[in-house]
Amino acid sequence: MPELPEVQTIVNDLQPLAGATIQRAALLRNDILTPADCDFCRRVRQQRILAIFRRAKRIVFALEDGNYFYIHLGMTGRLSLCRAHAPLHKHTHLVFDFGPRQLHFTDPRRFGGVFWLADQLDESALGPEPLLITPRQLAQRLAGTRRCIKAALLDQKLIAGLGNIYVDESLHAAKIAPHTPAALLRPQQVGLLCRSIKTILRRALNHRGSTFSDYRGGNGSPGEFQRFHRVYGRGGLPCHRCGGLLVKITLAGRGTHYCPQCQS
DNA sequence: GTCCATGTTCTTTA
DNA sequence: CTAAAGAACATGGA
Repeated sequence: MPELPEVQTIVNDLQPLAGATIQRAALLRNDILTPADCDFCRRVRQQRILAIFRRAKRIVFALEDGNYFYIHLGMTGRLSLCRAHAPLHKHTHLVFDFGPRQLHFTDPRRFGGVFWLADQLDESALGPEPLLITPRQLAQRLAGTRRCIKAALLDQKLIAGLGNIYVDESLHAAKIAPHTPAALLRPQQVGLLCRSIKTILRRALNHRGSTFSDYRGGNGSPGEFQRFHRVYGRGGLPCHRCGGLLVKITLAGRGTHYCPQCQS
């Protein structure tokens, strides 16, 4: 569900909470917490939030005592800033009290969760940020895998923050077929791909991300970028660039949308 | 009932 | 041993 543009939009919407103190946290079920025995509610109580920022698809909270935790939204997670004592959604699992307002973490499928980091940001499972990566950096990382480009770009350790929508959109923009072996891309193609990823992500950010089913911003409003998708969700429809029919296949275990005529 | 879904991680296979 | 492919996770909507 939420990929980089959606997560960044939520982080932007949550900035009013930077500097606020968590008066109380209530965990409504324990299986969304990692590690399960970290005594989360007690450790965040009465802590001021110094900053809320995004790293990959993680929403990181920096606390005044030097500890960090992050929330990952999985496929269906939401963070909603609401007034105090707002009614709880059926799948709300964590509530932060900030006096006049509350922050609710809601996630029906529970692929997301809350991760206690203690005093270190753990970067070990994360590749470079897509908006910061250089063409050389991307080329070097793609050269080291035998997978197809679609699978490579979904790997958070190779590049961190892209998901199924923006990989398909970026590959279409760069005219690269998703089943192309990543290591066989020519430097010029990698350069175009690198630019395409950044252009697509920036445009999506300008439209508050894509709402396909579940995603909402931190203020509850949906994204609008889905109206500008060129391939995702458009299997069987004509390609906006060449008029050929777009197809949907399964690749890397995911629905994959592309134009056989102009992506090669 | 079936299949599918913006994600990650664990297990199995090569 | 490592890398890659597959299954699993849990819920809801078409």
